[in-house]
Amino acid sequence: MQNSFTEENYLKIIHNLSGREDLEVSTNALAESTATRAASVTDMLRKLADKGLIHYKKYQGVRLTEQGQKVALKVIRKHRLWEVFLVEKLGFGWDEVHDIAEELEHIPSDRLVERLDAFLDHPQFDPHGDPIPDAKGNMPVPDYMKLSDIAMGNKALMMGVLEHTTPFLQHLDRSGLTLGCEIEIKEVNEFDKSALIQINNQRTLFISQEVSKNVLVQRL
Amino acid sequence: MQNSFTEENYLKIIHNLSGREDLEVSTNALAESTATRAASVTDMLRKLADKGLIHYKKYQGVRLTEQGQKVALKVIRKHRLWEVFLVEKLGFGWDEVHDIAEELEHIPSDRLVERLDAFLDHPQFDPHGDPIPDAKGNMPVPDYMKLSDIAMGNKALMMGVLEHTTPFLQHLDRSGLTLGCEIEIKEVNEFDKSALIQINNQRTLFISQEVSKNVLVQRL
DNA sequence: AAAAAAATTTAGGCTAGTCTAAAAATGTAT
DNA sequence: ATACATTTTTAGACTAGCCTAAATTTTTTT
Ligand SMILES: [Mn+2]
Ligand SMILES: [Mn+2]
Ligand SMILES: [Mn+2]
Ligand SMILES: [Mn+2]
Repeated sequence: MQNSFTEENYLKIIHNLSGREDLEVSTNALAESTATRAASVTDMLRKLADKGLIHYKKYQGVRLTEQGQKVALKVIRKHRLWEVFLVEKLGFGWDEVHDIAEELEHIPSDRLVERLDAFLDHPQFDPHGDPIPDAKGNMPVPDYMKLSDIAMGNKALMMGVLEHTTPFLQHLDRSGLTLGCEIEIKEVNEFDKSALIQINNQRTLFISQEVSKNVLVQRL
Repeated sequence: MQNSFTEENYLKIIHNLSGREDLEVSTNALAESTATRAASVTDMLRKLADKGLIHYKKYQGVRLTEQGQKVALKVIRKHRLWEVFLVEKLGFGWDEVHDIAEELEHIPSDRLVERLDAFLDHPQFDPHGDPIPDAKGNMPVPDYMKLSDIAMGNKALMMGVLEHTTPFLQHLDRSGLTLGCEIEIKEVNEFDKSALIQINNQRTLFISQEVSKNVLVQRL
């Protein structure tokens, strides 16, 4: 049978919290991410377990089943394809599309997703640098580093972000930090890990660790 | 406050059943169109009336208020714009888009609708020939005739359809009846009102009254 | 190993939207 | 005008998804 809007959101969030290592996800973590209370999460976990979408033993945390993984990846695929559509075709900024995609990701037609994918020329990454699962649910797992983990004197390419909130993305825009830009670490301050960086061999800029911890890069 | 998915569907259906003459809509008619029972409709009508979206007095039928009309037209605008997108940009057939648009019409962002409208070059009509309300809620009311009301010997242009179901639209496709085609009534059979027509001065075709009652035309 | 703290589940309850069955209002036909 | 038929509303109940408060289990500290 069909999964509800709410069930899909739970599966997607379990997937995200579970990470590439497929860690167990706690009831409280889910309550926080879904903006509900732990008691409500427990109810939903029982339901998802009954449907065979998660492995769940009381007090033990949850993990997605094969089938739950498939559903989650499909929702993520739709979310990221719609984000590409909104940015590439409708001209939205990367800071404006998350909430809209949060709704569009639940539109159910498979034909729609596949035609949208073709219309967008089968994009590999969404506007935030996140990889887009293919129709079979395969998703490449690029292993980027956090900008905060790059040592002084090194260069790196900006490949993604860990935060998707509007204020953070707008802050990056104002700083001139966009996907693909080249960043050189000129100085790192010991006491607060703030850094002086140079972008595309041009202007230099101070950034806090708050920022550098949420920017994903590939070392050059 | 925000209107729910369900409330929006009720308002849209009331609008459609109410027609250009703004007739009262009965509880039973709504039950049929929403595929629910009359008792459920009564509950919803009380709620919509409380929100000021409909005029409702017990046992008297309903009509939209100014405000309800606005909401309904916005939903219809979104529905029809998404249908244009699906056909023009994604290559769907006109017989495949109704159900998908039925979901997309409830995505709430105003910015999204206006950007979509611009992306599509501000279309005036949807793939079924229905007019698209503008951002202010103005909708032209073209007064087409039913093909069944055109007399023998006359010619007309096909401008729209009254049925939007997949089987009906596919039947039109197979018959070569598409929006914009020229139709000449060659013969009308007295006993069952079936007709012999000629399309674009080329092939001739027999159609039942079932079909001709659901095709909208403009007399030439 | 017992006590305290934290996490989780259970119990009971709420709203939106639906249902069936019964009651009331309206409309129609003698 | 009265009776019958139809339409609509009310009454009471159900599910999904959420809540608070209390009970239980697990984890951490002493
Ligand atoms: Mn979502
Ligand atoms: Mn994204
Ligand atoms: Mn709808
Ligand atoms: Mn249409």
